[in-house]
Amino acid sequence: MMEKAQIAAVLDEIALLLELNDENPFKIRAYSSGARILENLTEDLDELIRTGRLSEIPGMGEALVDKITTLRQTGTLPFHQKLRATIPAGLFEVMQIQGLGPKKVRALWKQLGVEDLTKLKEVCESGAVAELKGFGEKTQTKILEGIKNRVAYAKRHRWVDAAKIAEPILAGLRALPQVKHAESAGSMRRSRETVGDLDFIVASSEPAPIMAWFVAYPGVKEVTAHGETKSSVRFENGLQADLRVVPEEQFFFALHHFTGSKEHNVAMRHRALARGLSMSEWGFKAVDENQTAPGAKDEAAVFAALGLPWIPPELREGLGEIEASEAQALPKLLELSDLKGAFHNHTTASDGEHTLEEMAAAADKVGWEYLGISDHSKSSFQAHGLDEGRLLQQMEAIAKLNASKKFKVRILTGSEVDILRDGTLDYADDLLGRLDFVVASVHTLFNLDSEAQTARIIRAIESEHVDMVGHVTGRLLNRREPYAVDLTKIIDAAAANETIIELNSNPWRLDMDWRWWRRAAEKGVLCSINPDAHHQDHLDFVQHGVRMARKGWLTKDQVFNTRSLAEVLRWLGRA
DNA sequence: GCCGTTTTCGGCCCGACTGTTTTCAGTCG
Repeated sequence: MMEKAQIAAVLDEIALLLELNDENPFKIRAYSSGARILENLTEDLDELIRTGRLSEIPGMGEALVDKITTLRQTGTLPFHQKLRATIPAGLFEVMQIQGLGPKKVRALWKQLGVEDLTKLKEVCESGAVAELKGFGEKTQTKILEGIKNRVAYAKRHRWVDAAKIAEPILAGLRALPQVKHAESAGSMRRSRETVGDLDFIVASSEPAPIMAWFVAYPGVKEVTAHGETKSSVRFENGLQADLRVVPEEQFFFALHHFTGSKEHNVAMRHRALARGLSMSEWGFKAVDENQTAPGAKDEAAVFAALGLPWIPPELREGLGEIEASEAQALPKLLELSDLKGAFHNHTTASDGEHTLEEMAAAADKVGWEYLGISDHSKSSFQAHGLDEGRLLQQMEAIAKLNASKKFKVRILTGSEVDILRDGTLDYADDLLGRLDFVVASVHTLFNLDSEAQTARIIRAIESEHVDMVGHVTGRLLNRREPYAVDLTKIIDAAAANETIIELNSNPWRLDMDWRWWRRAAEKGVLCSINPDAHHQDHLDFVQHGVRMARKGWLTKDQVFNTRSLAEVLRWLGRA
């Protein structure tokens, strides 16, 4: 028995092995695309296999369904094992080096006996690589650089970290006199939780000075490409940035193209061809040379030419957005201005950096109607969790503060109560019942197996006093994997018990992952965009939660904290 | 390997840049 993510990893590995064997590129693509489909699948895999519906998914043919079924049921695949035996395992790492693809790696392997990074370094240093046909001095030097920096180069960066670098560059580009339009594209524009590299698209008839400005930008550590219309640079932290300058009339095609995703673009091109148009970053070209092809004066026109309403970048992941657009069924996505308050915030009573009053002042500044305070419970002693006495004191302090009318915002009493090992809660029911709201979270025993972890969280969800479940998988981007938990079952339990699932907006967490929200919302589960603030400034984190909710196709109605104070109190049973 | 109101075979998205070449292959997105 193998999990979806592991099966996807095997398919990706098969694709890589096939590449090294110089196989048909389209066969390779079929395996990679199969891996992407699996990763984005939120339905129950066993169910899909049992009912035969797996093969109905476009891109899932007979061979893939067979192999996925075998992997799911036996945990291993003879085809994969056989393929693996033909290729040294060390070549996987060699393939990761910038500038090395299957052809070059194969040449290094067959002609110089390179089977891992150690040997690769050796043959580069000896000068043997430069002697190979198709290689030279520069390639050899670049490979050595690539080996040295491979960890930094391969890393994906949190969206916030990438945005910090991207924003001043974008502002700088827009300030150049030659620049007509400038936008950031790629996964940054699609609001992915992590960003691989930055893509800037600029409209101008005079690219040379823009290119010169870009490659000389402060903080650029290395210029990896410097052409007439395309340049690439790398920053100290390993983040790469690409700049493309195009004529104004092609700008919105280029912007669309480099926003991606790859899967979205493939589907768009497919659709274009069905309408007699070939589509690229340069625009449309009529397949029939006697026909003229439409241009685009904005991005909406690119979609309109294919009979589609504009699709927000966050949705362009090839997960049905084109079909929804065609059916005029795109969601009206949540916006930051829809939020009327927020739950799950900490104060100095536990591990927050600001007092109750300071947090209230910060909420007034944002203009919220309510702010839910939920400090840690007593088991989280590392975070100064509150015992029953201190919690009662805090409730009193909040009542006084609300009565004083010192702040416009209404403070709600709450707790981020620990879910204990067996799924019971860290406070007794009568105390929980006196709070305005309760967030239940796991802070211990991350290594339980999926069954135990899931059962533990579901027991908390079933408690009549728990209003929401906090950071449901515990992941920290680039730092800690999510704990093993069956989100399908969690979502079903949340739906059955009318428990809200939090979208924790701390930029390290962004948990629950955006890929699950459509399913959750379809089942009727409400989302709460929670800042999990430990500092006044952290109330701003909700912007990241909103970005993720948009990626999850959520509308205003599906998000709890878009409701007014009166509605929220009624839902919580406090009015 | 996938797919088909043009096809069950023969297509499958397209272009820039680099480094190695003397006209283009490989890589990347």
